[in-house]
Amino acid sequence: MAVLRAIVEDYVATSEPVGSRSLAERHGLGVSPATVRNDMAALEDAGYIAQPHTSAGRVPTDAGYRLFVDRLSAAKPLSGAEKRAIASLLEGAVDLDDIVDRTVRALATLTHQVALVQYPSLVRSQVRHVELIAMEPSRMLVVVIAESGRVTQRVVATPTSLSDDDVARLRARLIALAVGQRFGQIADELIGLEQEFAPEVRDAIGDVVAAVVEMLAGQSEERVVLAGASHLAESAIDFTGTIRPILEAIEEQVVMLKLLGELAEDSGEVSVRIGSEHTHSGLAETSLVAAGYGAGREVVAHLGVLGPTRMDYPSSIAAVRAVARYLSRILSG
Amino acid sequence: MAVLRAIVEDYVATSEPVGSRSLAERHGLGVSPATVRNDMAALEDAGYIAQPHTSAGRVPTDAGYRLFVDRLSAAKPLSGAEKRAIASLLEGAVDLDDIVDRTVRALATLTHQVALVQYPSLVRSQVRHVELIAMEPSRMLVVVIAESGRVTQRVVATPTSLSDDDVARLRARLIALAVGQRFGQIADELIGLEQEFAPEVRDAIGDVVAAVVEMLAGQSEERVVLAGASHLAESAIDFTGTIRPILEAIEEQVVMLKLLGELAEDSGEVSVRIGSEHTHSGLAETSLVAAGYGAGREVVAHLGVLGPTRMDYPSSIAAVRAVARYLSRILSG
DNA sequence: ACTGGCACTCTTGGTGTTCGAGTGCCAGAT
DNA sequence: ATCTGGCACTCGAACACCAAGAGTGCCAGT
Repeated sequence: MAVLRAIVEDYVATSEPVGSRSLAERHGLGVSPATVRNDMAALEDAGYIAQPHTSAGRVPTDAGYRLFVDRLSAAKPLSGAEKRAIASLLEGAVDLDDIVDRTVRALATLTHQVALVQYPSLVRSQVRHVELIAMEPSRMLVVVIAESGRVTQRVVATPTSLSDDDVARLRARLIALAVGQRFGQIADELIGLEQEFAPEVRDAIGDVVAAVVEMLAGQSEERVVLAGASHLAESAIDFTGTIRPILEAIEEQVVMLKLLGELAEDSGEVSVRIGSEHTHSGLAETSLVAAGYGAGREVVAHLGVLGPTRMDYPSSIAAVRAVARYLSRILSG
Repeated sequence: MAVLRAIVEDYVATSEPVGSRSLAERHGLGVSPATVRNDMAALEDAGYIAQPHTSAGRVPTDAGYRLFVDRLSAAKPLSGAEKRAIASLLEGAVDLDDIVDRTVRALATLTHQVALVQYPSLVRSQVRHVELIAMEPSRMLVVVIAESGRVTQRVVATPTSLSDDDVARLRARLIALAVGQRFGQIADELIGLEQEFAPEVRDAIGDVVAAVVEMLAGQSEERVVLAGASHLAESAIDFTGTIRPILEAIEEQVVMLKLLGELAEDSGEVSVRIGSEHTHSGLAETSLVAAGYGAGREVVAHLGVLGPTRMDYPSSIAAVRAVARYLSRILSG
């Protein structure tokens, strides 16, 4: 439907209901307003567009955006300037935190929307190293380093003290059993490990092992960082009420994690969730454009942008795809 | 000035310019509106209040709020329910991240404003432990644990490999020199440490030591977490334009760190920065109520709330003070 | 030093009224 | 069959206008 596409494009550009006359003029479709009106009536019957009130122009509905996005054959490619912008914004990152931070900022400035980047999930990652540090005889610092470079640590208080010897032995066993394994599988590997130790330290050993498993279980440590929340203020006109529920939603880690978690797992490809398709009611007037990224071929986490349903989908999709690929390449190399 | 106080209280409650009649009635000061008008004229000449337009009520100026806050003798004590709320919100935190997270949320829900909590600053903190982990012969994970429980880590790639022996010796020396010291003083202690080692590994040792110093210099790792940004949407009426500049400001770590850093060092006491007193122009219509907190007697970092200049200062001050004390107690114990 | 009164000033809110963009529909042209 | 031009109709946005009310400053009187 050329008309639907024209309506969406016009509405995105002007943010005002688009009428038949201006539409026929602005887009060079060589037909008269009356013809456009007929098409519009059909589109309205089908539920793809709606008018805010009688005798006003038409506005795309969520269904209309959905059709528009699905029919979108070729995503607008990024301009050279944009590619260079991505490259220069991500250049020179020193560690994982820095990479994620730069990525989310790049995405926000590129799209002028709220950008989200999920930290590489631990579940699918591999362990590079495990370290135990006895800070005091009964206080142990446990450090786990993922293949992706992410480091997590926790202090464990043990019921009984552990000798240096015990600690060294436990460290060696943990390294032997865990390094190279997937985070998700390690719980099984470590079962019964405390049985290898003397009965009087088993409780303490068990606690430490449990801490490792818990850290690896990892869900509790999943994180989303975001940037560009201020762009919401700019888009405030697109929302009926206040932007409050949206600010509330993006501030809640769990909500954002759920949002990204619900996405399809198709690596590399961009998926879009529009307005009422969201499960969270506060986001009913927003759309999410997101993609998976990962080191190597596998999707490790997601990133995306959140904006008003009246957003520039082709550009957003292109930007998200480009950034996701760029990030994947950085993590692989 | 009883009249100024009454004006501020009324304006905070209603968010509308307050006139002489309603003021004389609502607050039981037994004088007539005409008398109040005289006082108001004096206050206006002195610059403490202003009228948005002729024949409208008066609104406090920044100077007016300032005087109000300074003359505020007794901060309103928290209700028992609020104290219990703080306690229950902070109960059961497992590590430093969790404590900070809970604190900032508690402050936000308590005050209905944007809450800020700075991570305990490393500069003033003491070192509890330093650990080196050779992940590969020429890749070293450096971990520093502060007295406050905060852990920072970094991976250092060294130009030459280090033997296990070198690593062990370096670890021992670092622990000997650094543990118990102030972060700010450690750079001096570690000068020339690499000279104790064989010439062929001096470069590598120097790199590791430099990394430790850099981590301790710490500015780069200072962090502020915030919560309750959505409350800004609620206060939107209090801002002349959009809330955009404010959202932008609070999203920038450096701006927030500067903001908290500029505060007076008086431990335990609450300081207030009002509207135009801010150096950052985006915050010209906001006020910050902040206090230091720390383990023991010393101020380690700051926390506070940011809201419209038209905020309930007595309540905010009380809440900030209470939370700062509570947090200090947790960190000390 | 406080009070009551009075004239004056503005904002606010309600009511028409007009203007224009936009619609639906129908008869005619292609 | 499909598109087009024309026409009557609708309804929100913009504007002017008016009345009400809240608030002020000032002055004379207690």
